[in-house]
Amino acid sequence: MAIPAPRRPQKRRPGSEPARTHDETRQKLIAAAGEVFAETGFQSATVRDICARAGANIAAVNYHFGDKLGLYTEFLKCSAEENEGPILQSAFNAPDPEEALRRFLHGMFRLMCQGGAPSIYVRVMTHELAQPSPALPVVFEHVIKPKARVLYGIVGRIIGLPPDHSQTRMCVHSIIGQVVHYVHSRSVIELAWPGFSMTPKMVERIADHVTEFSLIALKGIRNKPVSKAESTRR
Amino acid sequence: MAIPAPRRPQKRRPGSEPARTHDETRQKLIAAAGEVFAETGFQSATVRDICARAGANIAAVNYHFGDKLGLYTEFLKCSAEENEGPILQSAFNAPDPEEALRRFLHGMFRLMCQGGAPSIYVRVMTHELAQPSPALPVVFEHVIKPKARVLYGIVGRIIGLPPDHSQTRMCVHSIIGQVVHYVHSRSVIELAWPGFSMTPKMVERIADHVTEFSLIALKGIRNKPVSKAESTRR
DNA sequence: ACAAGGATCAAACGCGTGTTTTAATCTTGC
DNA sequence: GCAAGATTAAAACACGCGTTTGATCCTTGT
Repeated sequence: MAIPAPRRPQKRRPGSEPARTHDETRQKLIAAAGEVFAETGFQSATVRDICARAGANIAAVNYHFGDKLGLYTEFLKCSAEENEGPILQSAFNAPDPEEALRRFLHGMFRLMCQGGAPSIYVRVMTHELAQPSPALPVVFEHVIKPKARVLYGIVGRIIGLPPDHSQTRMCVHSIIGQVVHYVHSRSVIELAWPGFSMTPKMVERIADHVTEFSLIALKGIRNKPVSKAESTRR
Repeated sequence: MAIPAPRRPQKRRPGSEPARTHDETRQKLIAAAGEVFAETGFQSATVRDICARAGANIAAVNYHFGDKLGLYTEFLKCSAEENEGPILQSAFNAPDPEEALRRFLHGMFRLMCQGGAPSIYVRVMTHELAQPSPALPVVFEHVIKPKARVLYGIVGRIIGLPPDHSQTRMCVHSIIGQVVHYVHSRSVIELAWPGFSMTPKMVERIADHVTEFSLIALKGIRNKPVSKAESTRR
């Protein structure tokens, strides 16, 4: 049994106004959940910790969200909407694919490291990728899929191949890998790179570097003959 | 208290032959531990699960290794030695830095995906990077540091900058990021790339791609003027 | 052959977890 | 004002975890 007897809170009667005070704890719970999930991931996060930070009772999570997983998916849906939209939009409005890639990468890095530390949203995603929870399908549908689709299109246009060509896909993952690496292995990078710290200025430099590094490689690949007999594969 | 009262097993008297049967469970425990740690990481792995797979009693872990963390670090030290050496060696013997990078990357990918699935050793490392355990310093010293040092040297020679230059470091992490991504986010890649699977042939193709992608970028960066006033930075 | 002690085993301890229960409190429509 | 119902609160439940205990095997040196 995944979610045993999720006793949902009863709906308010239509027409009645929501009680500000009570709805407040719901929001506080989601916010606190974000912090805790970002620190330890879904599995290791504890309901007690979340409730303590939210200043709520232990039973509040089960009352408002059914169970721990319900709170987790609720947080994912809420934060995905407000974080994903702008990046894809600015890339979509770019005049050419090179500029689109530039905007996409800068948007990603800015999202990941706004204010010096990786944002809560990104850290939660990192944990989800490293150790998928039962909510992985939700994450994939709402955040991975749209990003992948956009990147496949941009990179395909730069190297002159269709979006679903295997070479396009490998190039996309070469780019994504660079982005993910900086937030995923941040603690190790700091160990291996004395003096490194994710200041806003450094974030911009890294974004510039990844953009340049990737664009050089993509343009080089465009002008090279496709290796072996891969042009027929997908 | 990190390790409360680690009651070490007493040494055999010198001159006595080791009992094959008894030392066998030690090895079985380490092997089973590798499997479990690879699947769920240090924190989520359970001693009961490990002992069950090893066909040993629950108390065996504490008797032979003091505690769960002792078993973990023992596995790390054992598997690091046999996995790290060959890659660095073959890169070291290469005639030029381009060939060194090629050998390094192919060695890494072959290590990561030998036999279709990521190796146990690599999967444990992935979890350790995503969610560091108290054994992180051991990992860093024995596996990260030597690899980073070698890569800094190779890349620095390719782009014509010192190993500790910030641009060298960023290029190294652009390369490492690509490698790590394929094992770290493997489940998501499979979702976003219909028909993808880590066959040995595909591993070779990916290794070829990452090598080509990176070499093009590195050579391009070498021939470009260093951006802005970064040449003085480290 | 036999005591000594290393290695194994079943059982339990103490603790932390997610969840449930039961009662008290607060808000709200009439 | 006052019951009705939504919301909180405190306590306990059932379970799984790492670890410990004490008895019991089994190997081994004498």
